[in-house]
Amino acid sequence: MRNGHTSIAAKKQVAGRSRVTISDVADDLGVTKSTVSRALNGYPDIAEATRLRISRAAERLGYRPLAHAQAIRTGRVRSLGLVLQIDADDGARPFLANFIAGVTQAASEENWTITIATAESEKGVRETLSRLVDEHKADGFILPRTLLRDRRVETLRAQNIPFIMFGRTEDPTDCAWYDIKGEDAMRAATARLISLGHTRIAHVPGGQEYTYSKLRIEGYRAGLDAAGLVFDPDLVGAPALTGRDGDASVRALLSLPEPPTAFTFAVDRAALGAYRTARDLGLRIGEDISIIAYDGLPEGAYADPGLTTFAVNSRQAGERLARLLIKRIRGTAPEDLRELAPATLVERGSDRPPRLSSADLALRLKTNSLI
Amino acid sequence: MRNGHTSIAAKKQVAGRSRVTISDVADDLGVTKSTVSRALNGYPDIAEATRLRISRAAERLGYRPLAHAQAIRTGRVRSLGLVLQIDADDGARPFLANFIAGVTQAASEENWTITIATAESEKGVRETLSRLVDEHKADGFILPRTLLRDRRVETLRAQNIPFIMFGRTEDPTDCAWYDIKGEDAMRAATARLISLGHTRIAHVPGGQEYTYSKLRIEGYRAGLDAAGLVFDPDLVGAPALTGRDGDASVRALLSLPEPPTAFTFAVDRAALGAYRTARDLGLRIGEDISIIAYDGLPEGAYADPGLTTFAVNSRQAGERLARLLIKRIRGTAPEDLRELAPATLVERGSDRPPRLSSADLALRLKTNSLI
DNA sequence: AAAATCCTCGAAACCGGTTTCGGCAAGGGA
DNA sequence: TCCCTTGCCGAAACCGGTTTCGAGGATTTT
Repeated sequence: MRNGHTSIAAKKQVAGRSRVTISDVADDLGVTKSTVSRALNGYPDIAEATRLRISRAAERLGYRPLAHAQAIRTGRVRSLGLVLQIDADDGARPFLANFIAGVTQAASEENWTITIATAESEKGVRETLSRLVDEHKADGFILPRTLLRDRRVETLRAQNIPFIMFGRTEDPTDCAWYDIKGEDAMRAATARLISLGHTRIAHVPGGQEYTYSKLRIEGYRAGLDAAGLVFDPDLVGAPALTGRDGDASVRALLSLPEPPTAFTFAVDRAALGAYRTARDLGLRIGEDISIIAYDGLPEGAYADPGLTTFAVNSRQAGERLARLLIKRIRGTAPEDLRELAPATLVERGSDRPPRLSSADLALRLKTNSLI
Repeated sequence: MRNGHTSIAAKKQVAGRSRVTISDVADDLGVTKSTVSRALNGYPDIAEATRLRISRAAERLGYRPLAHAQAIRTGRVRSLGLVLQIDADDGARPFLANFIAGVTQAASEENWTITIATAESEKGVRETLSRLVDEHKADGFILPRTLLRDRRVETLRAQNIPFIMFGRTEDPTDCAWYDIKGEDAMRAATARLISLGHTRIAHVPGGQEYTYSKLRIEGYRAGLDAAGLVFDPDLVGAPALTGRDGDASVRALLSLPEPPTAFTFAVDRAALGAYRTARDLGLRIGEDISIIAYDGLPEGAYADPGLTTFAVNSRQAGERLARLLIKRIRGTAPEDLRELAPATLVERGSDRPPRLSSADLALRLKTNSLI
């Protein structure tokens, strides 16, 4: 009997024709599909014996519920949304692969998937986000690169759509987040340079609109404070996210009357720009000037000398973000979904004790420029 | 009258309560939802005037059909699948962001989305692929990094699931693809080194199981043939995908009795390993030995001297792949969906005329090793 | 022993769409 | 004028699930 029924389902599958549906499972056992559905979804009004028979049959027949068929009734598509902003100069994101790997790993353990979209501008991101929301392509969203005042957050919050931020924001109301303690990293970087003997230490911040940028400046400042050094606003350079801007920012800082002998950078890419500055000005990194940055880009290992930096574990970040978001979607309050993780120091060769004092460095620069 | 109806729909929306459905549109106009559906989907049995009224009303009410609700009847979820293999040593894929940007751009122009998953092994990729197929999370798949004999292809082909390869494969039956002409690039690289005056030119291939690897070796060989140089199997090094392996492969080649003065690499990462070799052996790249690679990684620009390489436009690749796959899903025959694009040379400093002959280089290496 | 309660499951409605089928009215041909 | 098309749309079934409701039998309570 059971075999007779089974062969029908089997035939369906072999024919490549339509899939095994919930009705096939129901027919195979002689129950109704409503019973199968409730059994598989853990409703309490199904006898344990029945539940067992059903789940075994489902397994045997290879039944897989169709997420989008479930979604039409439940409103859940079991998918996490991720909208990336990819500008021309920022296309290279080496961590992205790891980040995505983390997200998808966590997601697929719960049998969720992730829906990705991209846009080129901030406005484009919001529009894309709206489209995904309208078409309900995802049950919730991961928001990377959060701004101090983030309009994505405002939109989603207003529509009551679950989301989690990778980063923090100014107004944390109803926000869940995961973030790396960039402020701690910058404090540690500054402390480290001080312990190496530097006293004129600059900071090249990231984009002002980003929350992390503000936090990292605060960390830098905290590092100075802890050592009793006074914070000099002149030593906070122009914001830089790219090599080109980093180069410019460093040049400006070096042309101060009392130039810094060490630099902290909010982002690696800006720090890599300093290598060009150094080459052009005849300085040697790790000797004439020291630098410590943040991100952990692989490029940093290829620079000469290698870039000392605080690396973030993007894979772990993706994983945690996915898990937190799923919890959020399932109803946990956002206040209970906030996590911070540390960045880890990768020591390479770009930070060493100063060979020149600030004054000597200034002199040296003047001399070099005359050649 | 119309306003009366409209306000009901509007109220639904304002309340944040359920969305605007096809029935709302139908009610607003006093027609049935079947008419609305057919009007919006271009069925021929709807009067032009009616179609216009309906599409205007849909627009006005902000109606967006739910892709997953449509899917349950049509079997199309309007999503492209992408399963990435992310191994530990290969996590850094700088092109990934651009690639994804290309895919999503093309996809969203047609109002499709992309569903991404990752796995860590070849087997894991196939399992993940199966899961996505079983749950019908995507209507078709993009297969990156194709192998000469690719089991993903065999599976999908057998189940008659639309797919497109990024790369080619041994048995092209029923396969659509987009690929970069790596063979042409390697031929050009070899020809370029020959025209600079090199005569002992090595090639460090990629993973043997990959199709591109075989093609690039062929290109290298074609470059030699074109100049009348004989192909020496000893000058094809050990396969290398990472810096470490590239380093080892180059060392072995340099220890030949007649070492090569120039190297072509199937992949940039292996070529970057040669910088370490050179440093260790006291050689100067671009002077004592020349190298040309392939991929266009941004790291290459930070190496000293910069790595000359053939760059692939990953964004364009993603875009084309998405468009071709959508066509495939809509029914175009795979034979009509095959495209090749060229890689473009990025000239930096790693390839120059030889300063030493092969014999002199051998001598020099022996001397250096004695120090 | 009768009544109330509990456990378990079937029946049917429902989710938001698509698609088939048939009917009605207008138009064309004989 | 009558019949046959044709054009256009409504009615209803359908897709693959979930969820509500209620009925029947078994158990427990009184």
